[in-house]
Amino acid sequence: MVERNTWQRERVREALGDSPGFVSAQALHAHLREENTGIGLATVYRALAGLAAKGEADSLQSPDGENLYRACESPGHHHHLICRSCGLTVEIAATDVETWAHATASQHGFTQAEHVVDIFGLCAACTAAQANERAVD
Amino acid sequence: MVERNTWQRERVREALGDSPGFVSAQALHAHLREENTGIGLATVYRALAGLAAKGEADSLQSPDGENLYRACESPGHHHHLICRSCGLTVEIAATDVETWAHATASQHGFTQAEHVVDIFGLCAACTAAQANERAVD
DNA sequence: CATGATTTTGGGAACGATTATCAGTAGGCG
DNA sequence: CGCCTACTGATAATCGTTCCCAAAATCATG
Repeated sequence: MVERNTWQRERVREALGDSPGFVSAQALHAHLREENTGIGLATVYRALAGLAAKGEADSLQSPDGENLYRACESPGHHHHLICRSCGLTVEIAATDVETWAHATASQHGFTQAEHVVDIFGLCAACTAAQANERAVD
Repeated sequence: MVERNTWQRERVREALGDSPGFVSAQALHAHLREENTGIGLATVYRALAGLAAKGEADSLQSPDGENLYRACESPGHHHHLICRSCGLTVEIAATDVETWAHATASQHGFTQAEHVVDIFGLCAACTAAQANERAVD
């Protein structure tokens, strides 16, 4: 049961690294298909799940229920600031929040706390873009 | 286009209020079916979406992709501490986190920030239960 | 390099949650 | 009471994700 190296997994890792922000498994699959690879959707899902499990990728749920993945730059635990419009992602350290989360959890007798702390917003560029749209209306 | 009052919506609101923690739309539907009501699944979804839109209910995504709903007790914005095992939910005010979230967002030029801050863990009871299971293994 | 044991792959079927459709039903107002 | 129209509910459709399994590919070994 040794893990084998396949070009498919490499490509997924690669494609993930090329993306500036979070990408959906579907989008990644579509992208890899365009290249030339006849990579299968199931394989992409498996690869992503694997990467996420090994901590080489971050995953989160978008507000509309998709799983998004991103190559994890900072090792260890961190959070994200994500642009709702263009997907731009900023990794943010949140030591205070960590502390707060654990403290709050244990105050209420909770153990094994995992917290979900992500901020969705509009990045500067998209804010400007939206302002223009509004002006046109 | 005036909103009408139907017993279905009442029942949904009621059932939601009876639940101690977050419930999935499916679970709520199943529950209402057991009562006697021939209420439809679509109706439950619609009612929940409506309640959530009017701020009478909170909604969040469980880690496995379901939408969970809960009657909103504290008015205004707040966060949750949710037991992964039994669904027990504690509403927590998180003023500091609010401030932090907005500050962080604007530091990076983001606007219209919405943050997702929820803590999933095991409540005291479930922690104990799990400890027992472990002992049995 | 050939062989074999085993893991991976990939296409499509299966699945579960949610949304759309649409004819029929039933609030609410005159 | 009766009409107008929003609402309901059964079912189909959608969408993301996982499962299944025969075929292909990987890697260690001879």
